[in-house]
Amino acid sequence: MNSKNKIPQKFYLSDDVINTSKLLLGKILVTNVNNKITSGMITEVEAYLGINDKASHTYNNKRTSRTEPMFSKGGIVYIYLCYGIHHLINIVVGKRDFPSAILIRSIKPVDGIKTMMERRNFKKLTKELTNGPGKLTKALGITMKYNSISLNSKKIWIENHNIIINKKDILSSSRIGVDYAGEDAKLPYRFYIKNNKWISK
DNA sequence: CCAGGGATGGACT
DNA sequence: GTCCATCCCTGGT
Repeated sequence: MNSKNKIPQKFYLSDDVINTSKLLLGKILVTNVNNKITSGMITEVEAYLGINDKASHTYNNKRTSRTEPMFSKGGIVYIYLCYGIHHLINIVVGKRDFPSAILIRSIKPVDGIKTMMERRNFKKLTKELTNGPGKLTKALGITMKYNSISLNSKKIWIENHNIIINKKDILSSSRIGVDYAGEDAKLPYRFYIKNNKWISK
């Protein structure tokens, strides 16, 4: 929990979204909600690429008030509501008007586990606490109020704890729940840590 | 104003 | 493993 480990803003400016996605594995996503610190190691992500990716909200350069955060310069978060219930968090990356983002799909709890369990009404710590995009946001206390917030803020940020994920321990697959995207649904843009138990389904 | 949709979760066998 | 309820927000009118 040392803010000196906070990832520098330039990390989020690369246009190589696939590479940035892989680099996020093993990093620590932290929130401070009403002075309660909770965090988890990122174990699973999905890349959503710009305007040519049919699975992306910004496909065909769709620019609305909802998708606007994705068009901003990298280094902020894009939160949206899914199925009317679940808040999903994306890390916006790339230059301004390069609308790409990385969905955080799973984390391994690190700090504030008790708080996370309270938010989820869990009595026993199991992987179900944070092994899904809607689950981890609830555990971390993330709501729509976090939309568009900078990762350089006091409310949410990402730390580097020098956990090295070897290239051979990064697996990929097609993305989850994007069947509507036709051919693009098959793209191998989901990345996760091999043999880690904190992975969705 | 309102119809439609959805980057899922959880309950159940 | 399978099934299906979910319900607020979005965006076009």
